[in-house]
Amino acid sequence: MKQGQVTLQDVANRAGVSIATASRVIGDGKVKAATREKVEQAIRDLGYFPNAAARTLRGEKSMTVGVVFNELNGSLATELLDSLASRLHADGYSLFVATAQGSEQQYDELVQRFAERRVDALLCVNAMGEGAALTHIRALGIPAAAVFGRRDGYRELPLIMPTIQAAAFACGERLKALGHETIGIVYQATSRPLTGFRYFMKEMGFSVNSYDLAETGSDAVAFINRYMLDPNRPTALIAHQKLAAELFDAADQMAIMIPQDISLIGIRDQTQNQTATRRPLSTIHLDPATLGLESASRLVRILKNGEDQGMLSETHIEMAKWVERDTTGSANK
Amino acid sequence: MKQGQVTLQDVANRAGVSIATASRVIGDGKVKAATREKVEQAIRDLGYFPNAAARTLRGEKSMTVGVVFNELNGSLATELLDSLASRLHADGYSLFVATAQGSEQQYDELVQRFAERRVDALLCVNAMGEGAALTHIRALGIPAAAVFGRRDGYRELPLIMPTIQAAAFACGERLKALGHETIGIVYQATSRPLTGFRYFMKEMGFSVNSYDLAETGSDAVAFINRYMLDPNRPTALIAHQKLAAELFDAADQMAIMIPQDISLIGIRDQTQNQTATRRPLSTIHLDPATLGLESASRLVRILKNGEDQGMLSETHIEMAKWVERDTTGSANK
DNA sequence: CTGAAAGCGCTTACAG
DNA sequence: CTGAAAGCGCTTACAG
Repeated sequence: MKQGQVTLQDVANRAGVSIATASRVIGDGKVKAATREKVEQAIRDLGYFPNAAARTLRGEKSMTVGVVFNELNGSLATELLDSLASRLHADGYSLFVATAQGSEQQYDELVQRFAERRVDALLCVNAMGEGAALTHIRALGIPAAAVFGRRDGYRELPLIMPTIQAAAFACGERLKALGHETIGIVYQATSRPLTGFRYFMKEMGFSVNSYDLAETGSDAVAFINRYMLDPNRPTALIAHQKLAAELFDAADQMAIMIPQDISLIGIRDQTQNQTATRRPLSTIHLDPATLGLESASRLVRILKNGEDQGMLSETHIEMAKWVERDTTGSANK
Repeated sequence: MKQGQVTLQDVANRAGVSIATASRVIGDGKVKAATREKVEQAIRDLGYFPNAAARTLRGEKSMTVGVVFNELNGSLATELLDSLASRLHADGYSLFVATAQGSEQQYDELVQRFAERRVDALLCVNAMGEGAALTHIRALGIPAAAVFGRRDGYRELPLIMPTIQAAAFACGERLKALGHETIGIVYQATSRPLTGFRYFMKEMGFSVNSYDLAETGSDAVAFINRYMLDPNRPTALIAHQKLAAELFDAADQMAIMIPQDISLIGIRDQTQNQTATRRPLSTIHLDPATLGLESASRLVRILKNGEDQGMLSETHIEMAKWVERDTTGSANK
């Protein structure tokens, strides 16, 4: 049936050596130069290439890392994936990628599948579900971590979390220099309420107002209207990218000038080439590539050098940059 | 060393049956109900789960599909990947994903790697490089295809190509109804020159002008300037998303009204949640999800039902929709 | 319906 | 430096 398969046995036969010797040539290789030559010739003649399944079965590493996503589209997941893939490729690993598409049941299933495939390591992005298969992962001693977030049965996984501390600090310093004292955080219940950012800003001595648009059922225009009536309104507003763009447009329509009247800062949380505003937004620029590279590096260190899995413990990785552009200016009090 | 591993042998022992019987329980399963019960109990007790490598080695399918990308970021690749992954997952396949990041050498290497892993099928997105490993793919009888494009050594692969014929036709019909007779295609040498679109438009009886901005070294503003001076200028302009947005802005700055003065159409070729214009662009909306679903379905049919690999021959798959929004209107002659 | 046995392709002690 | 042999975990004819 599998006629196409050239095996190491075939190579050994043609080279007139034992299969053990042939194996050594393609492996670590304590072989006499002349022998090596013969074997390599045979490999070329026959077009031999190894069978990964056989190696894995022998108890070698599968040279495989599994990544389970919750959602792949629109989010920053792609950038994570890209950096993860290239970093791991550089060390000889291949990447299993799966997306649960928001379904907990699928998420669990995919983790199970990766356990069956004996991945050498497992990364669970925004993990959620029962996590029953984690028992298998643990039994196999497979290093595993959650990335971005984890819920339910996956809570026991160490979490690799992005932090924006440094960027928030840089942003705060700049706002201070511009005379801002009060900051408004605008969000919709669906998006994350930027608790990290709020915390850092408070630490820096700003007074911080929070506005949940979903709660009051208002859109950007309604919000800006109401906001402008408040004599004690913050002089700077911060929101996720998309909402920030809407706020910009709303202000524009009402002839409110940015940054003269309001300073506006976006948080880049979606893959997008350019912001949807006419003037480029000052931005806290989330860059998951850092996260991917760093996570991958840790995995590789554990996998290759047998370093302690403690490397994968609860971590925060800085992954944002403060990018000042055209929408921040002196506080208008 | 591999203490964590519970094998089928362990299960068989505990259930008091032979390993063959245990195998039948987790497989096709001609087993007496009582026996099955015992084995299943043992599986639960021991927390057994199968080892994919062993199955693959036995000559089973690896239940694995490889996808090699040239670039993952910013392009529509993610959407392709997402639909591919979910469709294949539904049929029990796992997905190997790799990105060559524009390097031909890496591309070749990745294909080789997937051959070693005995993927059941291979998809090469924008394939390029020597393609030496294709010999192995062929020797193994692995169905393979290029997607979007292929170059160099990969030219022999069947190509699954997106087409925008239906969308272009719908767009053309609408433009005709609005009284347009001449259309301008604007592009920069770096982007693809929209030859397909041009062809369809000519077929429909439009006269078509092409403008290569890179060639004349002009930006959007310069182009609009020059274009407005032409008495025989096209009444409608079409360009890739990003350039279309620039044209919109340029017109806006010069107080040229869209769509009153010019009709403008974008081609959505980048993942983006919203177009970067103040009024939503009428758009030829490229949707790679269709392509992913369709490609995956074909693969599955070949893989599961043993259908002829001819299914994977040179194909065009419609993957665009005409979405009329605010930037197309009556021809201003 | 069940079991004993062969074998998938490889690597690695163990001898020589 | 090289070879014979065991064994990784599984499935599938082949007998019973």
